[in-house]
Amino acid sequence: MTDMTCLLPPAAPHPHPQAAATEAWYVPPGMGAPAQREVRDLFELLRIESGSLQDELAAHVDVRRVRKGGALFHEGSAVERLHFVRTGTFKVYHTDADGYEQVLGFAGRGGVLGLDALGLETHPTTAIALEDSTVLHLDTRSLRALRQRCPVFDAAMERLLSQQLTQLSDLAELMAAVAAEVRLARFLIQLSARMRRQGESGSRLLLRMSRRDIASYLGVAIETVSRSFAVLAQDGYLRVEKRDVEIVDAEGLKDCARATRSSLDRAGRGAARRARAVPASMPMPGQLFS
Amino acid sequence: MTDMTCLLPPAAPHPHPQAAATEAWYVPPGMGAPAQREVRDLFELLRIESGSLQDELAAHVDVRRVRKGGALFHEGSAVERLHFVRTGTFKVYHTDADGYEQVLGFAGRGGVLGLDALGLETHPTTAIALEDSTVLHLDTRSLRALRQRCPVFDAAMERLLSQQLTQLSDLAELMAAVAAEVRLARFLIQLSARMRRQGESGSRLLLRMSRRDIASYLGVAIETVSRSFAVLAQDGYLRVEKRDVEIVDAEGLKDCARATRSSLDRAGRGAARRARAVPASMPMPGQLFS
DNA sequence: CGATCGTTTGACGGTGCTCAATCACCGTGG
DNA sequence: CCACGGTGATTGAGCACCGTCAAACGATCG
Repeated sequence: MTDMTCLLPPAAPHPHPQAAATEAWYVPPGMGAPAQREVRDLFELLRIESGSLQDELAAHVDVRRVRKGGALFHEGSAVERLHFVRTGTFKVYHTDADGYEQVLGFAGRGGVLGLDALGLETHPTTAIALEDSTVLHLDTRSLRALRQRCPVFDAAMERLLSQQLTQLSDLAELMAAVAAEVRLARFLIQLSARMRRQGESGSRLLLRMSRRDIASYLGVAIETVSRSFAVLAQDGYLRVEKRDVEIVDAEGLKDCARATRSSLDRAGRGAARRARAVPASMPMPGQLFS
Repeated sequence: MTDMTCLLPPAAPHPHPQAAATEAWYVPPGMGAPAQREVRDLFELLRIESGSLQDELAAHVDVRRVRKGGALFHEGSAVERLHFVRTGTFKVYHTDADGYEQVLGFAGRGGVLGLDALGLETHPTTAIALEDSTVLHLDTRSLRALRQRCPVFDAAMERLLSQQLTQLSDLAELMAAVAAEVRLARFLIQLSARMRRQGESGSRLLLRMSRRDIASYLGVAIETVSRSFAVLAQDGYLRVEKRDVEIVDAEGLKDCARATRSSLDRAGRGAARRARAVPASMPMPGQLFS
């Protein structure tokens, strides 16, 4: 119930564009100790300047590929490793008593999966690949050993931990918004911010998750997500075409995201926000004033 | 934005029942190295069997008292220590751009405050005492040193971390519920569960937080909280008198908490749930049919 | 080309937010 | 002892928003 790190990997080339089937994991043949390249990647993900522990890590880190629809781990399964997303995207969700699937976050390149299970024996969440992905993993014993031995690695883990915490509270903040469009706006801003953190522009979002996943994440109905996209597009904040979203007016979107229960009444900003193109039939729905 | 550990301290005797003023912190005179008692307390909180590092900890841990309404730390302030709640209750909240106060959790005895800030330089949240409280704190350098030197302490920290993560996802799960009564039911169950974890019965809840705080935590309007309490009481699940809440029918409450978007329509459980003791006067307000 | 899935759009009804008034409970000061 | 605000909690009335049901559309895959 925790992992939600990055987001859509910018526009990473799919390793297996032809494979769309949704079977379980797929471990490529002849995979064991990772190449130099992967380890260097990990350093970049952890924002550690490639230092002395290069070989140290290489001995412990393993690479795994997961096909679209495959699981990294299931809720209830034993905790054995920590996963770092190298390419691809995952959704993390929790299934509650009556089978409802609550999405708790999305993880893209640089994201960590399994942190929430560290103190536990079994995973409290399930992680599913939204596209063909590759992860680096580290078994928990090695993790402990590395943290013990290498302070800079330990510090990186600490950063990751507080990132996780921050992102979960982002979710709380998101759910706190009353209006559905506001929730969606905040979601898109989160995504954009994480893309920029990964060095991308952040204005062009290629959503890897379905509307259903977004709806679960936002805590609204799937149709409401669709309608909210339409509204934000009509307002001129976005250009939406299925899962290809472009943020046209980032400032406006931020204004929209700022709207809260109390701000709706306080100022007339809500009215300004609502200034959208109307079907030319209604008796002026209020976009003139303000 | 993270801390939300325990909850209401069972019914702990107030250290300063006469002091109701809400000024800032209050450091009692002549407080420095804590007494044996406090350190033993900390061990209990961390669920570490009192071992060899007793003296070790005593050298680093400090005690502080906070008056009702006082702050342990403010959003934006520098991160210097980790706080363990020994007595009392805190609310942790994040203030967003337009000043709206989003409560992210409550911490009671055994709770940890400041974990979310570990990897950061400044606190992302504010922690306010809901009653006169005492905390044990540990500066971050000592924390690191202790973790490095003492594996059992490190393991305890890991447990705490994943607890934090779990509790934040509890919040997400809570917000995911559509119906306000369901949110409230889940909230009360969380509270009850944490009380039982502290060795209390869990059926009698003395809420330390205001309706406003609950409303913010649940992401609903304050009036809705009030109405939801009334509904749950009418249903025979609770006995409510202001902040004194007794869970009468724990099983029924759990049933209510299980209700989700999809379960309302799927089965007729919703109808069963709604079978409440009605005042024998009303013509049956629409909840008879599912 | 038909089937399934994901997405969009429309219509309708209910839940909860807003605005208000009222009440209970304080601590204060007359 | 009792008015006096102040705060917190409750309750009522009205209305907008969103969840549900339904249908149509497009895309992908067999």
